[in-house]
Amino acid sequence: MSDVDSNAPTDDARETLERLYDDPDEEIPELLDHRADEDAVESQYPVFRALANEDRLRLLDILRNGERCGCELMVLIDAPQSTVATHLRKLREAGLVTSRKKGKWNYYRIADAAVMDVLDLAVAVRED
Amino acid sequence: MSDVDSNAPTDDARETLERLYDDPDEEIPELLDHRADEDAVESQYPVFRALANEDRLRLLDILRNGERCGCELMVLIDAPQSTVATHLRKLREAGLVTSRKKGKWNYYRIADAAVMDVLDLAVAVRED
DNA sequence: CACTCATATCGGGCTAGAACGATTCGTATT
DNA sequence: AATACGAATCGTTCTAGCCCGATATGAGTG
Repeated sequence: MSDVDSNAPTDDARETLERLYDDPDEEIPELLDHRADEDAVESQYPVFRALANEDRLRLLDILRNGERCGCELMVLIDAPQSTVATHLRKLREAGLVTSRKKGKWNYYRIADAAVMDVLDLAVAVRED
Repeated sequence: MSDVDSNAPTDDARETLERLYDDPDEEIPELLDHRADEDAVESQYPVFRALANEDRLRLLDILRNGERCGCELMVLIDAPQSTVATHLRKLREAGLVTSRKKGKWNYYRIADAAVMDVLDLAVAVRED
């Protein structure tokens, strides 16, 4: 299968577009130039996947006030140690938090101010 | 069970905090004042849950260029009609897109500029 | 160097979400 | 009113993610 074929709409979808457009032969190729930017999707997806969990949102909200160690976070969100550790790993892998080891304690903090901006904007979206 | 009891750390968690803090009797109640803001979590969660899907991120990226009808989106992300319709419903329920009916076509657009800001900031987070 | 303890990882049972064909719904169009 | 058609919903199958007890790891301490 060539690139051109793999980009072409299926036959029935094409018929629908031909009914929609005045000049299908010009407008369909023009439409196909406006597909999603895969690079953007690829960088957004891991972030939003990490944010799509209530406990992890709680952890980030707590860390806005400054760094906390794992045992404090465990108490603050009232979850078992293994659960908290897994959430923190996912947040770290997504680049949302960083950690710092001090003795046997591990302190977590928000990685970047952009993280707080994302959280605030999500609230703003709901306030339309 | 009283509110005070339900807020208290379990015994073993409390012992951990007592080893961590110099003055546990003062610092543990202080810690408990810094739990997550449930209202914030409740408004963020539906947004991020809707954003945690590659096809829905593609749809939003496409809609940045302006409104599109369902049949165009179906072609642009190369997915069956029922799949696209379900994604669009979830985006609408999360307040990320709005729709406008014209004849038998349904046109979708991004609900608010804040949505685009969220998408851009997610990219920024990854660029640390 | 054995022991403790905070944290990380593993294992597997469970549930929510994705995918998509089939059907239904609402609006032209004739 | 019968038909066509774009879109929404339903029903089922499949996958990915969550949860958490059990175990491993690794740094401090006696």
